[in-house]
Amino acid sequence: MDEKASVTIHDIARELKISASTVSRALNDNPRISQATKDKIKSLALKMGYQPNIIASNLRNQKTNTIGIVVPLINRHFFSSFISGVEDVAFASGYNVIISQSNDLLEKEKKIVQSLFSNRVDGLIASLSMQTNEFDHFQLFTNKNIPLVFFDRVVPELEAHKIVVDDFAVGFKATQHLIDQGYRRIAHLAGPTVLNTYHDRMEGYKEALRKNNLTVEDELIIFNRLTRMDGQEAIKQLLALPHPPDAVFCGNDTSALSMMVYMKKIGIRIPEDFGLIGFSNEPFSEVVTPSISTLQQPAFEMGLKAAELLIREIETKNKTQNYQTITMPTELVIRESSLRNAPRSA
Amino acid sequence: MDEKASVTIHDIARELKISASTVSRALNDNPRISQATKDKIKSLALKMGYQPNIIASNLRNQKTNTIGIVVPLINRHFFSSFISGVEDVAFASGYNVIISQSNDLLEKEKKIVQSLFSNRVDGLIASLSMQTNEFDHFQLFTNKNIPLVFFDRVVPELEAHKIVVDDFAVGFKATQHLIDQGYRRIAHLAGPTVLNTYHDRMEGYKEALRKNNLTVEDELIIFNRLTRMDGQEAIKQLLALPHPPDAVFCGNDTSALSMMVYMKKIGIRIPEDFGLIGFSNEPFSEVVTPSISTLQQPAFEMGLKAAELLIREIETKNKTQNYQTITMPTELVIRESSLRNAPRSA
DNA sequence: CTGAAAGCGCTAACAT
DNA sequence: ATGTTAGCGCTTTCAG
Repeated sequence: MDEKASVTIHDIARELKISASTVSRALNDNPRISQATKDKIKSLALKMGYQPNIIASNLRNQKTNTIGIVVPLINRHFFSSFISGVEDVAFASGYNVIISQSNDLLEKEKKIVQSLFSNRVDGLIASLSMQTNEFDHFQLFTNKNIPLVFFDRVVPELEAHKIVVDDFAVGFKATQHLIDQGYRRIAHLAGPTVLNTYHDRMEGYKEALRKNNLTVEDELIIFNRLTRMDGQEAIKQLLALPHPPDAVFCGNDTSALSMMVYMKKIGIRIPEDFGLIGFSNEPFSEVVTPSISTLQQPAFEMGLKAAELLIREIETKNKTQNYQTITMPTELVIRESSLRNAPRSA
Repeated sequence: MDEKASVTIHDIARELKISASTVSRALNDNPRISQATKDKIKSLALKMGYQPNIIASNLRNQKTNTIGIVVPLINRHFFSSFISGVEDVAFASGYNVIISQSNDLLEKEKKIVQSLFSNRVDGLIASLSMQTNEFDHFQLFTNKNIPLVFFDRVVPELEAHKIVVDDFAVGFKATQHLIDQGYRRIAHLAGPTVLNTYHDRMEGYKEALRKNNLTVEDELIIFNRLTRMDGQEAIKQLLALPHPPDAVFCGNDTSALSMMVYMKKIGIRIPEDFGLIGFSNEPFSEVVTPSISTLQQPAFEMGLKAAELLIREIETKNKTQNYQTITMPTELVIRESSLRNAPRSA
């Protein structure tokens, strides 16, 4: 039942009474090897069940053909779609992908980045954890000029490529929509504003209020981590206000959902009494009742772009030094939870 | 702006005028090195920004401290929870995890397994794609006695460890529940029955009917891939029958949801006119209206178990040769979509 | 077109 | 307690 060590190019070489370098070249389709010997070698390799040892190859080549991804949670539709986009491009270009999740924990993010570096990934694609407020761990990559692309949750001070959406415009658009629907006292549930995404969405929200001569009130802006629990706490807090809001723009769909569940329970009608809009178009937002209006980001396409950009960087190392920021379009998905009037002209 | 090659143990050794092996030993806390030199070496390593080259270490040690996971889709709550379970155990035991998704495609699954093998993972945890009807690609692992654990979607003919739930019992339980609720003509939407999960669920369904003196009718059992689209097609087909069913037990929540959406649209009331039960407790099933009854599998715990089993195998290589099958408990989650009567005594 | 030899960075006998 | 040496499996000059 036991087995001997793996078959290596040396085993093949010995069998064929040729040198290991010839075997290596043949298997890599080096043009300097005659078709005849290539055929001979390849068929023997097959017969002997040869499997290249990528580790050895990687060590020798100083290249792993692997790209690392760090996301907060693979469990979110936005992130898993993004990952699928990355994988498509990566596999088509001959790269493997190592996926890791930080669980929104800074310490875990650090360990992961460390580990991906030690494993010598050729490039890294990352979206920051909610806790991330320092960035030294990424210097491992920047110091050694290993390509690095951030997406979604990025910070301005990072000198790297970035794939984002225009969160300011999105925040504005969402808020304007609520205003158009006749809501007048609009609250906002924001995530940690160290992260540009949450910061910009909030600023867009404020700007929309101002443009419409509505006042921005601190008590209507709540900051937390946007979990289900956080959403419920936030809506309780808002409704307990002397002068409660009549709508909320939530930083994600999860918190919007939990607000909705709570309000249904206590008899607040959506959208008649209260307007609600989420963010990121999680699959559930379409199927709950009432369905939740939200903002759709092109997650898959962002993944494609991120991978393309990263791989181009990897393969033209040290050519460019100017960091690109690619802003992708978003779409306002209007559903029942915010639709009190007939839809306005687009 | 440019940088030189990485600092290696040789650089440290040269600086300190000692040998590379001493450096290596010190960094690995080998007891044969004096504390004084250890301190000296470690602090210099830190100062020089030394980062171990795991690739070289892996090559030398013939061990990567990495375990591979293949799942159909990381995007499903069941799988992502499972993965989190694996990660918890793996990280605690000093292993990295490489996650890959087959997208339910046999060809992609083969490539992934191949690639994980070439990357010399120390062990593999896998759940089969819906298309998987041959298993030769896993022989790479079995032939070389590399530990292998299957979970959820497994097949009997594979000689390997398995983490499963008792799908037969679960199918029975779900069907019995519908019968208890007074439904009498119960259909079943099944996935590919090459996979034990779907096969066993279906057999459990049949057995429950028989035990209750209900006849098993072929026209009430539909096979497909359980996508949203598949669910809709299936319910149309069932409702078009001369003698349509009054309830369905669906192989997953996704198809149950799409059935529900369709039936709501055409005015069939759930659960009054029609009973529905899904499988796997996706988060949305709780929040849709009516909420969907379903079966809950202990995904996270299954991940823990799988990782524990795999790592034990890795670390006691060739000790055991008898394959374990661990069956985990499931829970019937009764919600609105199947609850026509008052709940029976548990 | 093919071979010999060196080396990627690390570890582990086997020295001393 | 530390050094010497060899080698993990592969690729790639350099030679012919």
